[in-house]
Amino acid sequence: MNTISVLLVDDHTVVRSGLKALLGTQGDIAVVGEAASGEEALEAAHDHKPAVVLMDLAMGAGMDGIEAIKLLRQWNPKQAVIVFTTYDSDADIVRAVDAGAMGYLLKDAAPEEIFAAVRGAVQGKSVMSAPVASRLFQQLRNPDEILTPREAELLSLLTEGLSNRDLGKRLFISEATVKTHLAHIYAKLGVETRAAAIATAIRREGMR
Amino acid sequence: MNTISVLLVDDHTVVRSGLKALLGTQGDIAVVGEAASGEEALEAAHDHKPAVVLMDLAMGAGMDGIEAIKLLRQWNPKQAVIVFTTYDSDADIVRAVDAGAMGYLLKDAAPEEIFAAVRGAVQGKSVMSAPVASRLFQQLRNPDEILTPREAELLSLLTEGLSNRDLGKRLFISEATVKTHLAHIYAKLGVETRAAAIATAIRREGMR
DNA sequence: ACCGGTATCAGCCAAAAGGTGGAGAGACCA
DNA sequence: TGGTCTCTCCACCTTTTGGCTGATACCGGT
Repeated sequence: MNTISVLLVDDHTVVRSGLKALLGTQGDIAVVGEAASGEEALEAAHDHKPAVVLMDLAMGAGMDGIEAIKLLRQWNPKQAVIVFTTYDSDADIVRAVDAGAMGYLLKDAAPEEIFAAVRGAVQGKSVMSAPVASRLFQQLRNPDEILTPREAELLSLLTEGLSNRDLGKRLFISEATVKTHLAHIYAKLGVETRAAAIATAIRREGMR
Repeated sequence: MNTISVLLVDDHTVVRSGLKALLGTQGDIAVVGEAASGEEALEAAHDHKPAVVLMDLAMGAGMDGIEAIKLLRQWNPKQAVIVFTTYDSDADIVRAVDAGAMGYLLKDAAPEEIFAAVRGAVQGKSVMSAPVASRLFQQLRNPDEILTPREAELLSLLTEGLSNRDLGKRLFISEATVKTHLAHIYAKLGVETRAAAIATAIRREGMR
């Protein structure tokens, strides 16, 4: 059996070290590189040609994980990428899958889960943590609750505490349009006020 | 030189594994136990009598880290505890220090920082990551910005998206009083709208 | 006994937000 | 071509929020 080469991308030294230790116990998996940022990840992928990239989404400054995934797959469309992150926000999951992620693991995943995901990824199988999968299914079941791109954009700005007027200025639309979008967002999120919408957005959609 | 015994408490297997690997490279530090929850931590501390406990604050279900620190120090007032967490929310920092934490590290800390914190802790020195320290200083410099207990209570409910009327009902006070408290909260947080207050509360104060 | 901080309440007014209903333009797909 | 989705905009009205000023009451420390 061929050994599977893996590149670790995470800005936390501790996490990289932990993954390396865990993956090192498996004879068929070898960590061939580490990166602490999206930029480093691209470079390392180019140098080491890993079979699988294990990537965190939130990485301090600079390029975020999603962007890195897109660029990785642009440069090598067959590159297998597994997201390995702390959060299971709806928005992140969708964006990661869109960007071409093969799997989506949470950091509290059991080691066996991680091994399985890595092995599956090289065979084109996608593996995701249970909470992640259930969120995806929930979205498929309730397509009415999916925000349109424009609505998502507005919601994101909303979480910064802007007024309707400011939202309009920022998006180059009238206040009337802002109110229309907001009404739709409230309905989809199942809330009645902007306050609740912000709370829901930050907590559930992971818009921080 | 005596070796320093350390107990790791974190619900993420990967993080425990990473800490173990990093600490293992230091001759004077030995990991004597691991725990994935507050409950396990108390048991393990009782069994192994570690010199230092490295503890995450957010631990899925059950007892949280703060509670665990309090109990640990109740049972052994000299127990050195270092918080090792992802976030640097003001509220968490204050609560952890109150509970008796000797240090406060963020998960993106460099390995050397972690080693120094462990060694310092056994000598009664407290070590904290730079962002954490700066937040503490900021609070000391601006005591005017500290919320009163009542205000904090109200802010916490605010993040659930309640209206002024509902806040009044929930706290058994008039709407007028709610408005007074809110005005004070806005001033202290440096915001002008409830939307911004909620965003600030959830992001900065860690009220999730 | 006085003072500062906290918590409670009131009234007034302007601004912001929310609810309702309607409508036109462009994209995309069957 | 017709239907659906999305984005845009408008008017009218009610409710909510925020800014301001001022007031009473309790507690704790000096």
